[in-house]
Amino acid sequence: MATRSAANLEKRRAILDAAIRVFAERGFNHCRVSDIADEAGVAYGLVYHYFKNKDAVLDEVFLERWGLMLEVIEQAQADPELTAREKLAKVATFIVESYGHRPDVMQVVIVEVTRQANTFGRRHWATIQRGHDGIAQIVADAQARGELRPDIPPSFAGIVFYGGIEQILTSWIFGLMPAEPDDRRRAVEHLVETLCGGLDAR
Amino acid sequence: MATRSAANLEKRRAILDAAIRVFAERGFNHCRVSDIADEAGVAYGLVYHYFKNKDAVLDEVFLERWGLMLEVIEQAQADPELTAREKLAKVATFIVESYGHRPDVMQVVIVEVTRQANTFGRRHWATIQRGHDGIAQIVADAQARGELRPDIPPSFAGIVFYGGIEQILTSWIFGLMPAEPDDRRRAVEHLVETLCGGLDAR
DNA sequence: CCGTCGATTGACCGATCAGTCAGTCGGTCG
DNA sequence: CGACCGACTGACTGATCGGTCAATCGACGG
Repeated sequence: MATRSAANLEKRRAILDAAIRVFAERGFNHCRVSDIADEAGVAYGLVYHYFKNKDAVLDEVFLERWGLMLEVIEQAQADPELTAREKLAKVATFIVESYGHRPDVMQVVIVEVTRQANTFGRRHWATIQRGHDGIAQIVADAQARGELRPDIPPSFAGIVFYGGIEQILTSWIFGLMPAEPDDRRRAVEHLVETLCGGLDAR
Repeated sequence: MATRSAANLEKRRAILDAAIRVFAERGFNHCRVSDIADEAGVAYGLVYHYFKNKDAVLDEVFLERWGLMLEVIEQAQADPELTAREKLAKVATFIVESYGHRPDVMQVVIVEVTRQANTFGRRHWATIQRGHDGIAQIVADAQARGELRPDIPPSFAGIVFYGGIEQILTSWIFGLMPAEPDDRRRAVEHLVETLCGGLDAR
């Protein structure tokens, strides 16, 4: 029975991983459930044995990854040892390294879910919002400590920070910028430096 | 004949405007061509008289708006009278006011085209890129003049700037932030101030 | 008036695809 | 060994929807 359920989980995982690859390559709307089954080397019907429907597969891909991001954001936010810059760098690094490790997952999360104001985006509205709130809280805390200037609304700063990261990932997804390890490290540095230090010459 | 062709253009426009409303409300992938025809008060087949296919309708909605944006960006970039802050504010104001005036158009442009790394996004890759390049050029010029610090790559700064705007619009589209005229003006101010001045306390 | 031609109509066709389901297989337990 | 049960299969169905096209309308010129 333990073997059975372990084998089950492996099959489920195989289907999920196949779905990520297929969604990333052809887009959720332009792939067929049979593509997922073929990619996983599994019969068509088995997808429906493990998942309610096609939407549920995408939901799970998204929630799995976004959940990890939320943990990192909320953990960084609560850490009293870190400066705002360090907290923001930590969050940005996690997202950017998620891309380095699994670009397909991040592409699906961003392109197929986060950015769809209709359909999927709307369904996960609250979960996405939690991430933005966490980042805004990092800014708000730092403002209260006098570390960051108080005249920019934290929610606004959070939106720009997150928007910046998303656009960086999008450039990588499009293949418009290189995304080698060094590029990724520099992207985090530049993002934090731009937002905190500002572009103005000294 | 003049009347005829004017009437033609009006019908075409009516279909295009109907399509914008329908795309914004239900999303390109989840609406039917018959929805567009119904919304325009026109027979199904007439859509195909004026447009090659469903994709072509979306293409035109996108290109029409993005073309205006490109003009503003490239004009601002070339204006020797303006500071970098003024140029960025000009671009941001145009985009933000485009949203104020026609939120549905901007929603379609961003959600249905710009953010689709697959399918549509790929087709308009070069056009989208021209916008990013223009913004990057504004930064590069200012760096050459010593107005902005030289150690952040211009293309990178442009990406963060554009990503910030897009995320602001997305928040408005989701209804997560108010988008009244005052909010819009402040959004531009805060964005430029954040990017140029930086968040660090003085 | 009538012929021409583009605008307009909407029924229809064909392709696609999500989801179903009747059945097979193979391991486990009594 | 046989009954049971859940994993697994994939052909099939029903619905959706993009795109076609033959027919009609109506303005205009001759």
